[in-house]
Amino acid sequence: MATSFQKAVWEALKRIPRGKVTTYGAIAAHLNTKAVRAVGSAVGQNPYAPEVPCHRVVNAGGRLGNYSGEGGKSTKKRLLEREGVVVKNDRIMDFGTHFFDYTKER
DNA sequence: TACATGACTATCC
DNA sequence: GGGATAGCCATGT
Repeated sequence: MATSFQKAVWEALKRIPRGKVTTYGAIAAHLNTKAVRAVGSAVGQNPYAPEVPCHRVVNAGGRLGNYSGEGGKSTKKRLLEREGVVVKNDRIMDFGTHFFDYTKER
């Protein structure tokens, strides 16, 4: 079932524009919490696969981290590159450029 | 209510 | 640089 926390996480994900990525830590900070692990769980359980761009979420340092989808990280990597994000060796190139900062957004 | 688990992060060796 | 350990909060059993 969708808890209030999970909804908040998914809402945060939907704010990520195409071609941008964010981190679990950034989302946690945006939700005023440090539960980055809970955030990861929420993202992984999102029932709105195409609606919620879960593939735009990476872990600290711009590494892809995990991905519960077809092909796993491979698919995630391909989706990101298709949006203009360069991924190399499971890592985001020019992470700072593609990073979506919630504190700077609006 | 209590315990175990997890799409994580930071620190230590 | 890579592996192990601890801390963290929400969720599920």
